[in-house]
Amino acid sequence: MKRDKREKLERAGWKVGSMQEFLDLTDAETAVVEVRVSLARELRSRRRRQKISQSTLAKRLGSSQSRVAKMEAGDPSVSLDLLIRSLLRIGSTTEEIGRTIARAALA
Amino acid sequence: MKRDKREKLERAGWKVGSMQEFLDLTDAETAVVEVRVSLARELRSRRRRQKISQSTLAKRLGSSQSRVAKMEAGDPSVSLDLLIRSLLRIGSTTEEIGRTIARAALA
DNA sequence: TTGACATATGTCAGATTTGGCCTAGATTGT
DNA sequence: ACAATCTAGGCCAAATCTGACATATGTCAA
Repeated sequence: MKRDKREKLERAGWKVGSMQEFLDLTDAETAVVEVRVSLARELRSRRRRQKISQSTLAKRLGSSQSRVAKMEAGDPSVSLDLLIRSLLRIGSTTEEIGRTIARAALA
Repeated sequence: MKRDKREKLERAGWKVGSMQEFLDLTDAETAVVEVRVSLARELRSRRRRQKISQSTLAKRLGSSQSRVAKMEAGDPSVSLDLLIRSLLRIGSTTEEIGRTIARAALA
C-alpha cells in the first residue's frame, strides 16, 4: 500500500476522494522523499566524518554494503525507518534527527 | 532484521561486537520506541483536534481503524515510516514532525 | 436495557522491505 | 598501468509490515 496508491485511485474512478485529497497524498509523498534524502545525506556525512567505508558501516549496522549505498542514495527501496534506526545506531540523537527532518523541505 | 537481533548476537556467542556495540544497539532501540510514542501522541492529538474518529481517519489514510488504533498506541507492529507518512497526509509539516522527534527523548 | 458508535486487540494473507550476493564501474595508492 | 579498495545497482529469498477482518470492551444517549 503506497507505490500503487495513485493507480488504485485512478482505477476507482476518483470516487475515493476529492482533488484535495489527491493533492495531500501527492504532497505527502513528496515530503517523504525530501525527508529520505535529508536523512540519507546526514548518514553519508556522518559516515565520512568517521572515515569508514560503507562496508564497515554495514557490518556495524548488521546490514550490507549495498544497502548502505542505497540508504545514502535515498533509494526508494529504503524506508525512513531504516534510515532513522541506522542513524540512531551510529550515535545520532533524536534531537539531531529531528532537526534534520525539520530542515528537509528547505534542502 | 530487528526483533531477533539480540538473539542473533547471543547465538553468535558475542563475537559479533563489543559490549559497546550492544549498548549502542540497545540505546537505539530505546530511542526508536521513544520516537514512535512521540509520533503516536502527535497523531492522536491531531486527530482529536479535527474531531474525527479512528475509522474516519483510517479511510482518509487508506487504512483501517485497527491500524490507526495501533498507531496511536505506539504498537511495535507500526513502523516510524507509517507514522510519518500518516502525519504528513493529514497535514503535518516536516518541521512539525522534526520538532516532535527532536523532543522524543524528553517525553 | 438496548442500540449505535468508538476504541482496543488478535490474527493473517498479501505487500513491502531488507540483508546478502554478485557484478560493474569508479577511485585510490604504488 | 595495475592491484586494491570503494561504491552503485540488480536480484531474490527471507523477514517484516500493513490492511482488513473479527471480536471484545467501553461510552453514551434514548
